[in-house]
Amino acid sequence: MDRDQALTAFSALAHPDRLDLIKLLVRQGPEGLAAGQIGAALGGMTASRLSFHLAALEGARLIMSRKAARNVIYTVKAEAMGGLLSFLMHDCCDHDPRIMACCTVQGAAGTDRT
Amino acid sequence: MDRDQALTAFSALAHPDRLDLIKLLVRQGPEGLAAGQIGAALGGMTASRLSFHLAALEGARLIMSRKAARNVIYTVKAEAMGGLLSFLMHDCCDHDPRIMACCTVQGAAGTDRT
DNA sequence: TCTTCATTTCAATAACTCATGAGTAATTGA
DNA sequence: TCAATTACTCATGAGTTATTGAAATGAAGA
Repeated sequence: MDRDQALTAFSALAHPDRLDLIKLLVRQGPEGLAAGQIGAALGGMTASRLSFHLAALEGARLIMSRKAARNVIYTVKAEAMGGLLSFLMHDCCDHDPRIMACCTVQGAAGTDRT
Repeated sequence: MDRDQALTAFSALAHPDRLDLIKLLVRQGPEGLAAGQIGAALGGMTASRLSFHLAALEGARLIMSRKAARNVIYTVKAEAMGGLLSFLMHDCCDHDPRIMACCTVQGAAGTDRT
């Protein structure tokens, strides 16, 4: 993930609806979810608004879509989300141990309280 | 870090100048850097523009400032950056292994090619 | 006190983002 | 082919963010 992509991704994530979209789609995994179901899951936002935000996320390459019959199924791009995390940790935060300490991922100990 | 704070942080990072600012300040560590030096390091952007972007980052609580003589010293808040990473990994990406695989931090191997 | 330097605030303008509603396109089943 | 369903695109207007130069603030030293 390069700088411009990361900027677009940050911009895409900086909206409550889109953050909810990502969270929802991450939980759906590779199966994904149809636009209509997404709209229903998010409390019935208008179709155009949903479409607008999905387009923003797809433009940022954080999600992708495929057609299935008359539905459009959206899935999160795991490697893009991972790439963004990677950019933030390596490119941006320069592996700074003071920063990395806050987000111990691996088998590590107990500071994992969010 | 809660959702609103994360949203503000994403928004703050979604600008090239501010991303450069964060990168610069991370590399400075706890010592920080005076506003004037920051401006010089970033190729002489106008003072008001710099001040605007620093204020955005400070408003997002990603950096903080202290006065020293006639200078204002800015430092990155390591726990805020860590909190953002943590939010992204845990809250937002739900520890999804497909995502976490992309950002192996520790001694790990080579998929780190963006 | 007066001057100088570092930084912020202000006002004006330009550019962008978001929500909404209307309209379009593709698919399905009768 | 027709009507219904699903989802997308477009145009508009309101609101927000970004940029600039000039003016204001506040500390330090002569």
